[in-house]
Amino acid sequence: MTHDAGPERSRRKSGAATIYDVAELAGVSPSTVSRALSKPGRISAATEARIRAAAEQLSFRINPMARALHTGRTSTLALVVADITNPVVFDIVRGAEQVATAEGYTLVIAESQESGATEAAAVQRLLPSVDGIILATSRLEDDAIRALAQQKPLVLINRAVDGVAAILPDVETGVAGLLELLHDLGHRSIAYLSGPTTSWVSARRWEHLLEQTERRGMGLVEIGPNAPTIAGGTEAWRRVRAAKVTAVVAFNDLIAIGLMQAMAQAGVTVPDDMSVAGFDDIFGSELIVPALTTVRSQLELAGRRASSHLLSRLSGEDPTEAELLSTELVTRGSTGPA
Amino acid sequence: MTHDAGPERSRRKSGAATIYDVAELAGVSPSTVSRALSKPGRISAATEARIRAAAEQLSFRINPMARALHTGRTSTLALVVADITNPVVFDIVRGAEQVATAEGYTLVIAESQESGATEAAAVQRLLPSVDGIILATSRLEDDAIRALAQQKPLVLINRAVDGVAAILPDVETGVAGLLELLHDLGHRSIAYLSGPTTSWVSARRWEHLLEQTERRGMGLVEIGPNAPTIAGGTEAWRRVRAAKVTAVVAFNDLIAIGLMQAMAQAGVTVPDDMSVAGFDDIFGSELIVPALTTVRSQLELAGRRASSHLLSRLSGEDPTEAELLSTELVTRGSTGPA
DNA sequence: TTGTATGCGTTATCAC
DNA sequence: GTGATAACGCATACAA
Repeated sequence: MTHDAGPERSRRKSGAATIYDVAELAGVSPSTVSRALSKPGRISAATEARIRAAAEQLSFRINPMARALHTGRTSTLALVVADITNPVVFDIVRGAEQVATAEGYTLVIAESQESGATEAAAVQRLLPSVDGIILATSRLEDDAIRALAQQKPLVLINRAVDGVAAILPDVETGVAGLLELLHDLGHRSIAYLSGPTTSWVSARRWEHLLEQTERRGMGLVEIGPNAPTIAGGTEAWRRVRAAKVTAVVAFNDLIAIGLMQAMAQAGVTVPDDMSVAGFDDIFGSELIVPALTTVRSQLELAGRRASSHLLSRLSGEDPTEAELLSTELVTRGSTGPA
Repeated sequence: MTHDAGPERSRRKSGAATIYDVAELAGVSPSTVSRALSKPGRISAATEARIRAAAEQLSFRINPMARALHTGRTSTLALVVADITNPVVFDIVRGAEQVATAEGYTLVIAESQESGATEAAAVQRLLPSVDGIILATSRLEDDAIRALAQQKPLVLINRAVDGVAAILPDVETGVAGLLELLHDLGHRSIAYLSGPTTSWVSARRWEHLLEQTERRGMGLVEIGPNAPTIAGGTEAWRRVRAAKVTAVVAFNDLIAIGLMQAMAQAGVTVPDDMSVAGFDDIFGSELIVPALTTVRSQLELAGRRASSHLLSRLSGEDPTEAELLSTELVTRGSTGPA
């Protein structure tokens, strides 16, 4: 009778198997199944084996939502980026995704399209369903970020906010190396093509540029803000030409490439007529002619570290709040004697 | 008393507000709150307003896990790609993300690293927590894909499997245009640098290449398989040189670029000594010198269509199973007279 | 070691 | 139109 009447709680519809199904097949209670699957070892080896076999047979997959509802943990990390098609973020995404996946976490991704409002909306939408948040090149205000950081573990990439964990590039040494190069090449008058006003990194680069040029007795002008895109660089050309400088440092490689395209169009030769350098060393920077001198950041590593940071906090550790990633000057053909 | 004793079920800990909190504040029952928030209109305007005000005041956010547990719908889409850093997938990701977000869905992303096993694992992990799946350039076997498609709404990008929905590039016209160009330039002997053996698109391109060259009386050899990367192209150079052809068509732009780098290294001039063409028109293809002739695919559109397809199926519609996206020949400097 | 009972926050079914 | 109540699948406190 009892084994013929069928399961009291068999799976109806086409739904997936639950721990109840597994429990029945293994001849144990659901809670035992739960234990066997979540904390192995705290159960007799024999029954655990039976349960695993049953789970396998029913191709049981734990329901993440049900688990999350109870535990409050979703095993999901959110990554919010300004612009998915910006080569800079590819590597960040990859690094973050790899570490997350390796640790059994899922990465959800959202794009703010360089807009603080869009970013805020995305974060609000994701907030309830993730365990932690990575904000890459955030366009949010400091206060907004601090408020978020109080609700969930949060880590910034390329942005520093007091009291909030961050993975940052070592801007200073990168800028120093670049300026030493330009100085040695005889450049005494430089233009900086800045990024968006909301870009923390752009502001830092500017500050260090200012400091270094001062120390070396070089002239420096800021031209911007510019959209951090190829178009942004192209559009800046007229102002660059008017500035009468011998070298241009762009906020990023995209802007540098756009500028070089406009210069080529105008018959200006790089680096003979003017030197150009960028930041990031994106895919494409060594493809362009002349190849672009740039300060390479460790983007994939930044993504990895961001995920790692969150994961260690989620497991109760207390990782260092700020992490500085070294940068490296990559000298190529776009810089030459003044 | 009753309004002083405090809520029977106030939110403990730091947890977010629930519909119970809102219900209490608005003086209604939880089920009324649920109705007011999920299906507006089916409730008296006055109480709905009160509820909305209360929800606002408590900054109530619905708990997606709790909802999902009951409804079985997660409002999440999964996108699995072979290689996140491949420029081809950037646009796919962006398109898919934008449509998903616009419709209130979240996009989770996973990388298979060109491995069928990794891809299978990723899909299995994501399966229980998403409403639909996008497989971009899948490395899975046909049967595995069909099996998945039976469990959840699934759509393929750049891959065709009988009975499974797919967004595909119109390979034929792209290849035809490219071969017409090469033929007109006098090329009669062509090499195809194929992609991975598991690439459906590579196989299709080869087939159409074969058909078209036959029709035009041109010679064609296949060199491959090659990794769909710059390194893959570079490594293929020796075999290309040995093949004594006047033009090379690469499976994708990455391979074409790698090949051109190796050729430059070897002192071979493009297009004078040999013409080169690719597929995809990725970022970087117009940066390289000479700029790459290529067949452009509408990648972002493919991503958009994939999300749209899934969303319409999820809302009960029955969209067309296969969608063909037109391709466009972009003629640049890497192709010239034989 | 294993089973029982309960709750996580929401939606849906059924009354009123 | 609105309010009880059960149920979604899992994890845990407690009991055995």
